[in-house]
Amino acid sequence: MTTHTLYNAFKATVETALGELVAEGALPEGTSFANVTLEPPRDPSHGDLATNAAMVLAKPAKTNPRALAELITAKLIAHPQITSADIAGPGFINLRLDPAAWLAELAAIAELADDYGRSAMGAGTSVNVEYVSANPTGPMHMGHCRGAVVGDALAKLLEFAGHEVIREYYINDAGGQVDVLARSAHLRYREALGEEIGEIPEGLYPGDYLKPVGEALAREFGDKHAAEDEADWLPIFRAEAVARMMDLIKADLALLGIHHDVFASEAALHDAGKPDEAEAWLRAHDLVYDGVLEAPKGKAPPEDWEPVELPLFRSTKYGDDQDRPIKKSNGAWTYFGADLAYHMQKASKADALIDIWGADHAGTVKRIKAAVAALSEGQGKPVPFDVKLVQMVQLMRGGEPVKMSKRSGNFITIADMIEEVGKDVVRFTMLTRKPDAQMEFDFAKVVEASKDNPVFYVQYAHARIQSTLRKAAEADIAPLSEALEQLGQEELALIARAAQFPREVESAAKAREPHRIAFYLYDLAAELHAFWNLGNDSPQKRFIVEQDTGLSAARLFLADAIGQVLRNGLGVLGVEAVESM
RNA sequence: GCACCCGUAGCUCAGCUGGAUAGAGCGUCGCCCUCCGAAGGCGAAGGCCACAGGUUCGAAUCCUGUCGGGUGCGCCA
Repeated sequence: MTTHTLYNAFKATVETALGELVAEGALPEGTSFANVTLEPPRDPSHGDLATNAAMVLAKPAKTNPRALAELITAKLIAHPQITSADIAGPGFINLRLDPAAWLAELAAIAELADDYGRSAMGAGTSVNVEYVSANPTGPMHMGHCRGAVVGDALAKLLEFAGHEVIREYYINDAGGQVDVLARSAHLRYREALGEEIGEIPEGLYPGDYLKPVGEALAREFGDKHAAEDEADWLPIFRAEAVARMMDLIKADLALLGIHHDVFASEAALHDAGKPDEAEAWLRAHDLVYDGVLEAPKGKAPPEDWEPVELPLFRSTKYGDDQDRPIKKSNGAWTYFGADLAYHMQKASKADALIDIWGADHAGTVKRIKAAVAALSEGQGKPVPFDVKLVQMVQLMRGGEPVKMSKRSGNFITIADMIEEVGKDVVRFTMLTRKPDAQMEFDFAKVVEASKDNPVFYVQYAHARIQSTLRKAAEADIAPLSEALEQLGQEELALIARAAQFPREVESAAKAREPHRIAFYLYDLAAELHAFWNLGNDSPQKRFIVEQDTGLSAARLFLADAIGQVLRNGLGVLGVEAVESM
């Protein structure tokens, strides 16, 4: 499959013209066209497409931009679908296209349907996207939500752009917090057996979600483990509790429409001896050594600081502030030590890695990037690795912050939120801000049915189209591509916006920024609403025009195509396109 | 003390990885239906893109510094 985009087609035309200039000696042999762009100009009065070719290449051509532009336009104007090529400003070349080019794009949307916008850009490369990876100690809460949605939309986007995508979840089932979980579950287990447990002690998880776990364990084991020593029941309760927490989390994720391909267990990684392998390799390459860390320099320097010799990874060699321990003084692996081995594994199975993390982990980005760089480069297969940080979400209700109590274990869960506002609203809203900026999520605003609410605005555009198509079907008018040349300037503007979709997909995928698709859809919806409103003043501009089934059929064909693009875009975001509001 | 992120209209935010006169929603002001397409649309006002330098044909975007806001900073996870 080749990537279809009108922009790529005309970009190729420009490059062909430039190639001819190279052959003729106007440009030096081997000139790179990498910085040449072809874009819709910001101001539509400048034309349909604009290229910076003359400005970028003037220097290698040893001439001035406008003179080079003359040469390029002379070539471009020969193209049958380019009606004018004007030189403007510092050397931009503005192109106007024959309406037939836009109408052909419209037909392409109809023909490609669900595949319109799909790209071959990523063909042949696999990307591992690790997201959510919430600790298996309770249900998902708001802190996880944004990363989950952004990661999932990114996975969908990369797939749409042609990559093979592996969706991965790293289960932190080996650390101390899992012991806490197991003890908390054991307490609830005794409670379920009829024991009076009183208040949950400090240091254990107080949440009610552990009650059903205790009950289930009571049914499974009877009182077998009630009076045992902790050492005997702890391993059993760890495994049982983690498994049940993962069921909870998977159920929450399913509510968001999220399904991972791989659930990687940290405990399994240890059992397989992967951290030892990584350490051996790193020591052999002098990237791990035994050393002593300096005392931390925080505002409140710890009093119990004691210098200890630990195995340290040379992350300073890759720009980190400090070398980082991979093992604790008691010989156990640090989180980082295991994580390093984990990323090494992932890197061996994909061409690129992306992690989605909460911004509170920003401080550990350098060390893990250092580790991946060291391991993958050292082993002869450098793997591009991105860590995308997702900022906190402040929950609001009618302008007031929503209060949450950690002590009682009562917090807003993802399940609560979805029940209140719906999956689509949650997903879309989380994508209407670039991820590295903090955002507010106001329960009152996101369900508002007005243009102040982008979710509604985009859904409404699609619903309008669908209702029009239903109405046309009742009147026995079908969308047809036969008389598209009747479409005028306003319709062509709408098509031009729709035609940007494949471009938008490619640039968003390249930048790993799914939110761009959300903003694009908003723009497309605005264009649709504007066109729709022309019909208020003059019935001749409506999609269905009385007494003119030919024009109606053509306009309906357009409407259908716009609806298709909205659906495809919403699909990338994992948001449903509704039929009516 | 150090590191990372951020600073764009009164408010909430975009800005296509360096392009032309910096955009949208809300709010303000003025218009468009006596519901057959107003859950919408059109227009106006509103900006030293925090500040100062630098890089080049060209900077909100890249580099350096300053100021201001947020986050994080032990062998935790």
